Amino acid sequence: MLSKKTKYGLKALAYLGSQKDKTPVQIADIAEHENISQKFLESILLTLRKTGFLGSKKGKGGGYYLIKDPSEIPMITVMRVLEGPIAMVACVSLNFYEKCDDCPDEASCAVNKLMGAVRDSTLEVYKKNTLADLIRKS
Amino acid sequence: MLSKKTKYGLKALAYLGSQKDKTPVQIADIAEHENISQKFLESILLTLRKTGFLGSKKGKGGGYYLIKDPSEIPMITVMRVLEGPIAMVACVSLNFYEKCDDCPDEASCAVNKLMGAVRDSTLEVYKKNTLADLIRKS
DNA sequence: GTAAATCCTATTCAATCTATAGGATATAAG
DNA sequence: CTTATATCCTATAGATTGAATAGGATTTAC
Repeated sequence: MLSKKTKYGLKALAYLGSQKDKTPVQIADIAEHENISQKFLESILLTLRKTGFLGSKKGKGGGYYLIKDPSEIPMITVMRVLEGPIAMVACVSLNFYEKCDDCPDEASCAVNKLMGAVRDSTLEVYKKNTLADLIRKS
Repeated sequence: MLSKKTKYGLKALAYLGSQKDKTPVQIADIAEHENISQKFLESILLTLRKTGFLGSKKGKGGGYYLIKDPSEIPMITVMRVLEGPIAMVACVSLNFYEKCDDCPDEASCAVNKLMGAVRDSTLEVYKKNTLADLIRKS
């Protein structure tokens, strides 16, 4: 299941990317437009800023804005920050690898093989889609 | 994340599919061989039997066995029974569809579009792989 | 009839996700 | 300089779900 954190984060990014200009948009504005709890969204935008996707401005007229052009934001980078591992099991994760403590040999593990294939196909989708593609399509 | 239920279920199916003949294999045997809690595995095998993947025999010399040939068990059918929806959000699920209560219009939703693409690519992997493929590859 | 195995439901335990609280900090504007 | 506005930040409460266990009922082989 996709976490609400990721879901809301994606919606916020898409909303920011669809703005005419790059003037800051307030949390309250995004929250209202996308039907998200403002406080929850606040923490999500915070991580998106800390990870280099968003810039922010404090005080009156402040808010958040995209740092890069949407076409230069591959979804794979966003997903890894918001959702974490792409793989469904840690033993096939590229960035969050962990050995299964119950599995003696990955090479002969049916789960490992199947989930490796799923990871690859999912990875491909996230790599070829940018934020611009999501905005364009919607 | 893949649930342990699914993980264990897949391992059990692969183990059963790799048996020489179709004589029943006991829960305790599978649990020991795959390092799974026996009681937990018990409930998993139960659902696999109720959903038509396994047959069982009670009493001495009893146990579980595959009903079909592994090559006739597409992973998509197994995954839907064990893990549930393939899609990461209900609003793009083919078999477990549910409308998002926060989203006014699916057609213009960035999350919907992206997750639809992920669902399609994942679906393809599950459809083209059978249990026999997993056993063969491992 | 006894031992061996599956069958079945309920319940507890733990982890994680979701959301909120409450104040600290910075900035624009008069 | 003061005030209103908005982000910044950490901690924590609340809700949901997943994992595992408990304990007995039922069926079958010998």
